[in-house]
Amino acid sequence: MSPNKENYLKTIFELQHDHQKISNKNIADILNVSAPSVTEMLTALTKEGLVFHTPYNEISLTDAGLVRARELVRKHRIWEVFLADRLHYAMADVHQAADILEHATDDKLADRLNEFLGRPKRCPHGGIIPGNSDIEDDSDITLATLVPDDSATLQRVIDNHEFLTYFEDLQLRLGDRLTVMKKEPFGGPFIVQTGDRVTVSISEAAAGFMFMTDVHYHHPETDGAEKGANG
Amino acid sequence: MSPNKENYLKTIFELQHDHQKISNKNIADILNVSAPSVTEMLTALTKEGLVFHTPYNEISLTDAGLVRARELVRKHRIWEVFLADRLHYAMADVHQAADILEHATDDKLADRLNEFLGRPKRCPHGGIIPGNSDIEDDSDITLATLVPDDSATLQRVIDNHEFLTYFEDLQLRLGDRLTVMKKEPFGGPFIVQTGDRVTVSISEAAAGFMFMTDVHYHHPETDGAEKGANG
DNA sequence: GATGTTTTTTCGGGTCACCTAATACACGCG
DNA sequence: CGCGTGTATTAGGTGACCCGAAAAAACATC
Repeated sequence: MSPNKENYLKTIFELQHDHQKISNKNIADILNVSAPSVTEMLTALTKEGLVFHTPYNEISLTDAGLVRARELVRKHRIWEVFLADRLHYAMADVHQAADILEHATDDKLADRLNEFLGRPKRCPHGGIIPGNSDIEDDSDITLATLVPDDSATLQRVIDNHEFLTYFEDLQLRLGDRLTVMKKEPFGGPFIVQTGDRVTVSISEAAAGFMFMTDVHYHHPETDGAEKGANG
Repeated sequence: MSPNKENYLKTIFELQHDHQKISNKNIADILNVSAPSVTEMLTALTKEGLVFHTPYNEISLTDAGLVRARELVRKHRIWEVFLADRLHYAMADVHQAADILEHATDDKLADRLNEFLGRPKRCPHGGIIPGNSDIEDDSDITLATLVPDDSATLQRVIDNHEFLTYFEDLQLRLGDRLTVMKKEPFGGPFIVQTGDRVTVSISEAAAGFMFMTDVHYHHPETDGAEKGANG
């Protein structure tokens, strides 16, 4: 399997995982290739039984394609741990390097590296490492969906260079317990407070890239003081 | 620069380094490609100013090509140290993995990895790591050139899977002080003794792959039993 | 120095992954 | 419902890297 084809599989996998529309255009944009290139490759991958593609309609991974994509994500995230923990890469920089290394990694190397790192359960962005964790999937509740007085734990952020550069300035850590203090109107920022009472302002766009777990929703009927929440 | 072209440069570099004939055929054999492919690539590399090639005649690296090749060898050997020291790869197996990783390694990654490993001076086969060592070049005196009563230190071995598999069985270590006890006739094996008096039999072919330093030549005319030296 | 062998190059052709331009289709909107 | 806008596919073509067959040059050997 060529690095090229692997990237198509991984892209489809990640679009699926992030609940985004799996379209020719999305794939083309992410991989920086033209739409015809995508069509052509999808045809090839369909012929190999890795992708299911009906013209003008569905694009999805077959079971075999899913297995391959998961292996790639595993290798990618193991490398990310190495780069961040051992080589002290900035969180925003690990993705790019791992994207190249993952294709130069056979199963033996991935396993040895995994052992060397102590079988980490999550990558530096909080995503699970397939094979190392008993849980199957990441949370898909973003900070952007919370309202004032809700609290939740920051588990994972999107692996995107521009966002991560901004995120590093926020001085938040994965695992921080966050409470939403206020939400400014008209797409204004979220004001959140961390466990140690630090107040941080987060843009709505950024909040949509931050995935939360252990969400504790505020229930207005049990408490008259403040408003609004849901399940 | 594509991984492919890099491999041509590295191959020419290594042939030169090992004092072997730099011919179309040798390159083709090492890279497992056909002779026409080599000619074609040499033409392309010549156009890029990395290689000097005159038809039916000379093949050599330009200064620019030499710089590129040395960088590649540096990355290759840094990875070899990581694989052997940290991931416990067998000596015979590091080469193949490093051959792929080196092309997925930019300068930043190479530098960080180098720091992480403590700026090692030599790779697991004893070759110097360009940039980390003040000495420029490896010894090019092989065990095969020695005669009985000569002694020398095993510094480096050829990075070849088949040889290394054999070499690992010999139980020798880089840095061992070896004394040639006997050389069987008709290309027969060398009988050598290590510092701790272990006797080992080494085929002539294998001896040609073992590079020695601090050679202490036996001089029969100055002393009947055993003596002599050389720089 | 003619002759056979090996090495190198030229030639034509193949594959992979990409492109642009043009065509086909889907989908929302008046 | 038809029509424009955007999206997807087909058609045709490019560059990188590879091949086998055949011609050309170099080399060995007598």
